[in-house]
Amino acid sequence: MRYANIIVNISHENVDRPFSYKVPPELQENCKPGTKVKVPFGQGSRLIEGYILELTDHVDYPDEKLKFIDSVLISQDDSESRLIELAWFIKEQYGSTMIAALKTVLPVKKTYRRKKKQDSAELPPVEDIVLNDEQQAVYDDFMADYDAGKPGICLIHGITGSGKTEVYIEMVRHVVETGRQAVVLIPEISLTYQTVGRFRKYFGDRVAFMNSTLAAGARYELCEKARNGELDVIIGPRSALFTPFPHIGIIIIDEEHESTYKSENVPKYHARELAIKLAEMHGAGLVLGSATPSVESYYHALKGDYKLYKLKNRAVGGSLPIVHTVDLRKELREGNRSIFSRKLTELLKDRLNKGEQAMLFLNRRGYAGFVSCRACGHVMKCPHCDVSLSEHRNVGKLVCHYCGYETERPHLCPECGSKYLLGFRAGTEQIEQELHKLFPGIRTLRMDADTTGTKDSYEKILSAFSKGEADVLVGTQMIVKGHDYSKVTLVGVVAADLSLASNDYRAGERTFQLITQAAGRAGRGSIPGEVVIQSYQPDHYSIVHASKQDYESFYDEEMAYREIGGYPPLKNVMAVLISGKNKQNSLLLAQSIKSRAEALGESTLIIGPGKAGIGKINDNYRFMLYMKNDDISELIKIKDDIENWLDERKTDIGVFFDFNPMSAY
DNA sequence: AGCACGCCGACT
DNA sequence: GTCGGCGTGCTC
Repeated sequence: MRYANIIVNISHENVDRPFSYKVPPELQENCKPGTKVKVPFGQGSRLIEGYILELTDHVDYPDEKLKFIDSVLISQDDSESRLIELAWFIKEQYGSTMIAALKTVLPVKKTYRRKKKQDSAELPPVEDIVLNDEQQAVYDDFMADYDAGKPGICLIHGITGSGKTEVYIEMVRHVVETGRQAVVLIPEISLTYQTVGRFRKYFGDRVAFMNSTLAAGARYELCEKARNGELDVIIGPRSALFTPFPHIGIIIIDEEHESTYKSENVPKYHARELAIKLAEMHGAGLVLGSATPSVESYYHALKGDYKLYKLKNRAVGGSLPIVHTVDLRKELREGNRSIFSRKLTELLKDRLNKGEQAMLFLNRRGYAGFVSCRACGHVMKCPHCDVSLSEHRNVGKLVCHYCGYETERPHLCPECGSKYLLGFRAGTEQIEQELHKLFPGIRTLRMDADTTGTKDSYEKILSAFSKGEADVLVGTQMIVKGHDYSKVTLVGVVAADLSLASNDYRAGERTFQLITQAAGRAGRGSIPGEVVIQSYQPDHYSIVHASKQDYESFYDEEMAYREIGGYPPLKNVMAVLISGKNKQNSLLLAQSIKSRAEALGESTLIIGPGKAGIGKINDNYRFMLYMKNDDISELIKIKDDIENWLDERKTDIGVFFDFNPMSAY
């Protein structure tokens, strides 16, 4: 008799373990690891869904109590057993239940097969890619390891326009020639069709693009093709990692620093971490690429865990932009109270006269109503956490969303005594209005969350701009990605410190990335570009180093900060969100959780409870705890203990966990 | 999570 | 006397 160990589709700790079932002889053919089945469960033997983890010949359980598998829902091939191993890793690394991990990893339900639409990807013999010396050196070194049968992990730190995509394509081409498959991850933004198009040119219908909007049926079809060897390359967002390829040879993560690689839903896995595991399982190489690598990846590269390659020159020609940093405090002192500095105004005027284009960029992300001095640039910060305090206007207080520290909002700057201690307020709309006031007749386009509501509005705005239908594009961080605009010769970062003052530890890193990427938009054509960075803290290391495009110096200072604060990659952080209708009870529960965690060991540093950045959502009050430890398994242990304890108490207050969060709560 | 078994209050 | 409350415990 064959037996199957099955995880049932019930997301609860008590049943998050394998249950053994007998495999009926007639279903034996179809039962493999990863197979979705229906099994009788519980006293009433009600039929529920589950996944087969493994098959065995023997079980340690009284035979008469064993039930038979009822039916097979989706039968799988052997490649799924590797995905099950990946699911175990997710369960352990992110503390999720096995069933939740399986659901993220295994393909969706089967639907009706649509008529095969022949892909019109003809191959118009394409010209060979000629790598320059820098690119070739990267390729040679990495592929030598691959050919020697010991593929490794590398980080390609290549400036904007250094031609990382060409290197990827050549690497993938080689891997495909050896009969293995490639997974190419791109951040989840629609702007990446360019990359897809380029891969299409070389791999024709042997490459598929996975999209988050892809219907379940189409997604299943892709999985089938991958399994059957009809595909060599998959390009897609983080979930493309779960394509059931028989033998992956290389995984590429482009723009590896992007926060979209971390899942917002449970299990909150990071694609980079899963890719490392998956590459190890397949004996595949892993390539991380970015112009502004994440601090985590660079740390591992310097430690020698990854090989570090640098691409320092623009492959496509065009020179690096000239960067001007403007001190907005000085502007104010000299009587300019507009949101545009004199330098930016002057350059905008110049571009309008010449008929060239400009982009104005407002990095609002992570913005949390901070208070800063317009005269000296001083930002009101928490004395305990070194993050900026958020202004709560209605009560006239400044609050730390990490530890709960509160203080009266001062009226004068504690540093210089100026009365210009103000909460920062600026929107893309105001910038647009200001432009029209300053330059009557100017043609502007605006791109932010408001104007990109509909599906293709994103592409529409960008293509309108690239066709020259506007002089200036005003937008939030979404404008800094992708497209090359040869006519853009001026980029203005309106308030560089905006993202700096967000209340989480990644603020410095994010600011550096955004400014560097924005600056990279200028002057990619034949005309050299200029960049104006406006800031109230032009001496902040993120801004100083971004303006010089100096990643290494930024990294050194950022790591010093991470070391003092005890943040990743040096320590692991577990964010605990406690959210409930009753404010007092929620806070009390947060405090109990803290004392429980404290009792579990002294190696964990616990901060909070403090009010969350967004203190109330849907009438639910939100409090945060942050727990830090060198060892992530200690944090998972605390999480498991708290979950069991909460289960006994049957509270209706929600408690949510996030490891090494990418943004503030 | 669901569902059954189990031991105490107010009902035809 | 019994119908039903939901506390406790198990599910291959």
